[in-house]
Amino acid sequence: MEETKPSRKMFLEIVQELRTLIRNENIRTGEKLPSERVLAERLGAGRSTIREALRSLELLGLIETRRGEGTFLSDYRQHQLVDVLAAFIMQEPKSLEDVRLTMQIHEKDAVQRAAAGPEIRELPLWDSLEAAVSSDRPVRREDIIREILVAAGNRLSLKIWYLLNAYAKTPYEGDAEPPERPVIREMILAIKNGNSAAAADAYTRWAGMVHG
Amino acid sequence: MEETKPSRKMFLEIVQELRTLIRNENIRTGEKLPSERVLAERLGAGRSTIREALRSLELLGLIETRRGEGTFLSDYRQHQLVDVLAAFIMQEPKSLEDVRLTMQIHEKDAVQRAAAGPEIRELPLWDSLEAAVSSDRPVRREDIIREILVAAGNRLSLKIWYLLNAYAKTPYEGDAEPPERPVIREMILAIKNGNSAAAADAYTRWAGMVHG
DNA sequence: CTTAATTTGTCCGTATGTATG
DNA sequence: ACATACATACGGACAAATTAA
Repeated sequence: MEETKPSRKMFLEIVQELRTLIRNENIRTGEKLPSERVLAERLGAGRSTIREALRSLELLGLIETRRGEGTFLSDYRQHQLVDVLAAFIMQEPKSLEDVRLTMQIHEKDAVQRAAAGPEIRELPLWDSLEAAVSSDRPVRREDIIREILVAAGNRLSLKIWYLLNAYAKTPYEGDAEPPERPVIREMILAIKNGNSAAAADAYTRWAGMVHG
Repeated sequence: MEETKPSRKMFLEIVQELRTLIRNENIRTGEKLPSERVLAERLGAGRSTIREALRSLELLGLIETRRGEGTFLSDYRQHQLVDVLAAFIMQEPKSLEDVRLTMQIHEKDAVQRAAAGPEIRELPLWDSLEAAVSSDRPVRREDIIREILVAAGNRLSLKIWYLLNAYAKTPYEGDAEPPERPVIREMILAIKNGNSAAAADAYTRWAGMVHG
């Protein structure tokens, strides 16, 4: 009989142990993980099993492996999973609708939160955003929203939004069209004035313009 | 020279080829895929490489493997990817405050959404919830919130909330104390009346009572 | 009930391409 | 140029679980 795991699949255990290892060793994004052979010895598993776990995380875009160099903790924004998941899942309209709605939940909250606090709504960011949408230069919708989420300061919410955006990758592609610009400008002004309700209202109308 | 692409990683090619194989063979959810050895021969790769691709898809929840039986195409509608991704998101210097705030984002949206749609706010659920908080019996805060999230109908949002709630531990543990009950009742009544703003306001006050 | 065949689970050995010093 | 370290990929071997004869 073995010493520990009567429970699960080995490679899932490895995935879990890799997570705790990354946390304990305090490995940051871009830094290197131990080699496969070292991991095999430390975690008490064969190289094949280690590789299966590593490949799974690679497909998710959580790590990046470079031949001859090693395995590196990747930036979660690397949406390699999108192509794969899109092929398998994207036919499901219900799921996509949930993703879209959930993105809007976080976006709307960020808009409201930005207007609520003086330390956020007095940032110079809003002046530059207003200037951008008031100009004739093309402005990407995604950039505007991301800036607002960053300014709002909830990093967890920002990360969730990143993942959902990579997953859906249609809602806010492209530039803000001329008809949208007055609404966006209204939203920014409401934030600067600290009118949270008006900002949320303008955001809702904008979101309604982008996707029916 | 090879027939296709010597450039990309083999196991990613296998993932791609598995997708076309599933489509061509018209394999439905729950049905069985060819065995690993058969796949290795048909796709011209070693069994280890086939397994790496299969495990990746398994971690994504796209397939399910049962020892001694085989590999089966699973129901991909479950957002299992959120579990894995969330586990890795959380590894960072996570401020518990962000977790708490992000939970409230989803909760508040569910409350507003419930009040917005007639098909939701007319559910018998609200009557039973109102009766529960009006009685003297203990009512768990967590149960109330979960019911509202379920009623709101965004399954992805619910899933994210589950994860955050499990991670934050103790945000809404325990029963709704007597001082909270009038506010909760006010929130429920606002939902039933379709007053989205009042419902959101009552929720905010309730959340402020629970954690300072 | 026993036996055999099939399939996944796991590990090992080997060869090769690639990057670093 | 050479040696080292690492990922890449293949194939073999055996264990464990399931199914069917």
